Amino acid sequence: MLKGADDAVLEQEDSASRRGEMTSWDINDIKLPQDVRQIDWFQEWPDSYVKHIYSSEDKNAQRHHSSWAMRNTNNHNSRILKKSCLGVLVCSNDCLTLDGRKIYLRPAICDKARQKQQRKCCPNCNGPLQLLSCRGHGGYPVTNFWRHEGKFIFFQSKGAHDHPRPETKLEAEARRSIQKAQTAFSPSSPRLKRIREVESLPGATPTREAPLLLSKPDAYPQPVNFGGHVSKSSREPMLGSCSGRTPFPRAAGEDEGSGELPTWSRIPSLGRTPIARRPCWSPAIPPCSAPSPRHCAHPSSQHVLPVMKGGQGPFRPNAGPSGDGSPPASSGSCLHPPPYPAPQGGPCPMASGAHHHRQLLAPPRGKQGDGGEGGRHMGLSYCRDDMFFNLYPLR
DNA sequence: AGATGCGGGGCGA
DNA sequence: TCGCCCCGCATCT
Repeated sequence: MLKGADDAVLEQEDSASRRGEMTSWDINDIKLPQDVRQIDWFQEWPDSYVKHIYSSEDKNAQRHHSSWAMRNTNNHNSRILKKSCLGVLVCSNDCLTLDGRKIYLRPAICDKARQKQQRKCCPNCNGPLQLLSCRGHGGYPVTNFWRHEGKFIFFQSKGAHDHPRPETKLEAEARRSIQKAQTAFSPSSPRLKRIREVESLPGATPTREAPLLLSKPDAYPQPVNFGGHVSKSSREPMLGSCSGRTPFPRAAGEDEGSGELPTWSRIPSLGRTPIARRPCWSPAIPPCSAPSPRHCAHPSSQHVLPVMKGGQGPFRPNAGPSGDGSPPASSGSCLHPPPYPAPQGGPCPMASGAHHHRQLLAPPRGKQGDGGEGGRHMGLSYCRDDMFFNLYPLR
């Protein structure tokens, strides 16, 4: 009969009404839609004024995850969790790695950890790091709201990020673990001293530097000019006492007075600038021990990202620059081969921003990854061990 | 150690 | 009053 066609029409209308249903609510509404029939896949990079309804089973939604560095903000409403964006940590030298990447580090969420982090130096050029504050919501940081209602988790984002994307949480964690490994082999480390002694012997070769986990600005769609220069005027005060060496002269201050500023640095200064209220950290900062810029990461051998689940990860490919994606038609049970050659020495995908759009679920910690999200995965430790031995080959 | 969540409280519009 | 922020604390990984 015509039932099929009718159904199709009805389905379309239904879908349209669902769309309306999906966007007609506000996170502050007393009552949120309860007859939601279509839930969204978790969005890793929510941007602009978007709303999503996730399943309460969604682990990432449960944890209020975001690949933006979002910190908890007290809105004095225990029913609605509010988070605001911390921006991105950039190199004040605007340096580029050998493979043309910019430094977009993920600000630590913890205040103290962030202070510590800002006292450190650019892992690429040893220059000072600067926090690019997010001011994408009327001069204030972009805010994300989470609200659990019954079987759903409602998400709403307010504001459009006016800065590049930082590393993902996983990349930042991986980088930290690498830095820890480096610390273990720091100049003061007895083991490294011994290695150095051996290296100082005729014929010895220097050890390799640890990899950098950097974002590649053009690896995924960025807001206009996000891959461009960083406006000093939009930055936090420079922190730390880094050498500020600029192994890449082009990047060292060329942006001053040159041409167009990136859109995210052209935010008109408001009467009230949140940045001004933030503290200035002590200038008395110990010299850093960042690696030499001459040993930048190599894209094919040293960018390492912990492997997450295969094609079943809850982070779906983003459809556009805003990070919005459409719910897929199926759960995608197949494992997609990586779109890049496997890195040397192991199955770990690289941490390059080039693969942000394929970001998958974090490795299960504790109970995470059980149940509906179950699937094969390789533990972070596997990758870390693997890369550790790649970085520090035992001789 | 760091991420995360909660709550108290200050400040400015 | 509202929105934003800082801070301390507790819990978890």
